[in-house]
Amino acid sequence: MAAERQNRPTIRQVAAHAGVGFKTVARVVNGEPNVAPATAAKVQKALDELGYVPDESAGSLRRAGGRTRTIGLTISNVANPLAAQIHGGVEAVAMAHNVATFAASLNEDPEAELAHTAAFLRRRVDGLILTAVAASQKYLQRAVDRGTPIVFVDREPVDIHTDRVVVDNAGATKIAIAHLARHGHRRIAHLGDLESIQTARERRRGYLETVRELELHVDEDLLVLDLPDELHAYDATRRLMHSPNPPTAIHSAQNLITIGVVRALRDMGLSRQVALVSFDDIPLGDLLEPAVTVISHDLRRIGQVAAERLFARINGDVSPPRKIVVPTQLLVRGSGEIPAA
Amino acid sequence: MAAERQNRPTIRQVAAHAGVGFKTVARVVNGEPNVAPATAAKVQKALDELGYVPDESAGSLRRAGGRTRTIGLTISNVANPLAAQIHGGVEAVAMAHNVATFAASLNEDPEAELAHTAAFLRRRVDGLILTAVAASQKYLQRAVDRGTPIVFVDREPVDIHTDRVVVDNAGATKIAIAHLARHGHRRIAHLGDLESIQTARERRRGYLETVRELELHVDEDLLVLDLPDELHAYDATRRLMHSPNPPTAIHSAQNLITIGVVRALRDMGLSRQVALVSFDDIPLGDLLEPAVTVISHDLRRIGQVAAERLFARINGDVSPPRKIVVPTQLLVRGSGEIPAA
DNA sequence: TGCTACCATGACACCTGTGTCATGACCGAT
DNA sequence: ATCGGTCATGACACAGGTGTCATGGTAGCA
Repeated sequence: MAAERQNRPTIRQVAAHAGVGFKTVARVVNGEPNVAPATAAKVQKALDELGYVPDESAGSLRRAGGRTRTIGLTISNVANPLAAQIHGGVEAVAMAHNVATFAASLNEDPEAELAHTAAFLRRRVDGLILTAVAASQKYLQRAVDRGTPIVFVDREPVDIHTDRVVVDNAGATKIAIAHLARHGHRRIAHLGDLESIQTARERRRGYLETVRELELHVDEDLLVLDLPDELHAYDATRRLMHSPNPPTAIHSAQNLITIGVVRALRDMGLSRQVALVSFDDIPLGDLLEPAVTVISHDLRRIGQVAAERLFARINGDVSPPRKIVVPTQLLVRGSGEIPAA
Repeated sequence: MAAERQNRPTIRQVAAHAGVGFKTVARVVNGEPNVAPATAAKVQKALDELGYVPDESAGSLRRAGGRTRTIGLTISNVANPLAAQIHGGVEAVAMAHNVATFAASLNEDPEAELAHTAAFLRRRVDGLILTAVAASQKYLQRAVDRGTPIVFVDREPVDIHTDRVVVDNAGATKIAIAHLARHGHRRIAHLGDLESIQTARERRRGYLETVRELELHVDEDLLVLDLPDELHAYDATRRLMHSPNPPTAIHSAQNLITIGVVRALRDMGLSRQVALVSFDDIPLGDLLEPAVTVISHDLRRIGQVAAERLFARINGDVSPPRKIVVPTQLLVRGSGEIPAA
């Protein structure tokens, strides 16, 4: 007795079952006016009996404006805690608008960016929230011209002028370095993320400008860039501290780098000697010993604000593209207040 | 000079531009055979000039099997690091199959489960990967009968018989408790998650059975259930340790609960006196002092396995529903090896 | 040269809804 | 009784693709 794969009923089958025209069924399903109560009841009964489930995509084919009630989201990685917070913020707003969210991870791969945005566009999403990974986002201009709004999050896009929600990376780095300098540090190292990432370049710029402004020790060895992951950060830290003229403080410019630095300092027994300020908060950063002083930013809020901007555009806002800067915060916890030897 | 919102060209417009029938364009777009090279070149030129982007949903309307190349995923919360790992695993497999993923958070809300699955079904997803939150999943039987495969992750569903990917919660808890007993503990507390969650009940069962089997101290006060979040776990731990007869070891049965326990023990200066084993790994758990001994499970793998199962079903696998148990691992790090006073 | 097979191509029905419009019933007003 | 207006309903084109089939041209082969 193989479970017969009963097919999903169409609106016409429901209509036949209820003995009405299919347009009347559509009226009941969508709550449109001008249906006699008796007819509505009859239709409702047929609806329940057959278990009708309308087909959204077939509907949006003809619907005015062609809204699909979906949006696309690309972030560095859905499993990355920081990126996941952006996702959470976007999702909350999308859910409130009764819109479903496609999520995709990029893993810093420019080709993934192209592939995923193309896939979203083929699905006729109502809008996109993107993290720019490729060298240029010019290829999205056509989509924008055709009416698909785009909001960029976390990083500034290149060759395209749309809304974006970012933090002041250079400015916040300046605060971090100044904080270390205030505790007497003159030799401050900067461990940076991949230079292909716009925010990494901004943070580097903030570091270099502050070093110059405050007349701190300038030393090429103190500037370590292009660290792709935690492990490289770990190794770099060990090398740095073993060098003839090691820094007395470290600015680690991304969450995974910070974790590598923390592990290295710990393994070398230097956690309480070398000051550390992290750009990006890290999980349980306040429970480590010493607790890690960080530049924190509300990523959930970035997601929320971006989504709100996107829905404003979807609903017809044609004001000039806006750059929204979400504030950062220096969380003083201990590691950043270790004085210079 | 308002930027004229140029509309997306349809396949017929491309055909007219190339001077061929629209079916020929479809052939080129989909790489179907039987197109003369010269014609193909002509069509390709029109495609490029107009920037044609096919409409996936319109296509799947008529396509054999009606595949939409989308799947739906519900997890506790996209911003929860553990759930996000499941998401990552699912996404990787889906991407390999060239399928887009709708992700939605439930936040333990049964109504959200109903709402999101209904929305996914209206969008005609090819399959669902769900975390059961509602008291019964019977309402999904119809969808399964109609050919939408469903794989449950993390928790066993109720009133429905489908594939599921889980861990042996009771068994792993048994290992955790036995581990503590081996270090001399007889008064072991169990701090559990919401009782509405199936895995929480299983973990509680594992605790109680092991306490009985090993003839450990039985005390109602040692069993703290229904903790909804970190804060309640924190308070519960403080109360527990202030009670006249406090435990010498704690089993915290979920990641957020563990964090609350760690904070409480730390604030009370008991981190090095009271043994602790956590169900679920926590971020940086190995960097805390003492490092936290945990029952760890590979959540990314759960997501991967579930997605592979789902795609097997989508591709016609009609074997009986399977229950796949992903192994757990006791990671010995320090906190679980503190001996009984 | 005549016939068949296959290739290239287009015509057209179809998928499942939405949007528009025509139709007939009924109602109060004249 | 006649008329304009509103309401309930259904007929039907249409959205943008896919699937099927018919048609004409041509290459292979006797």
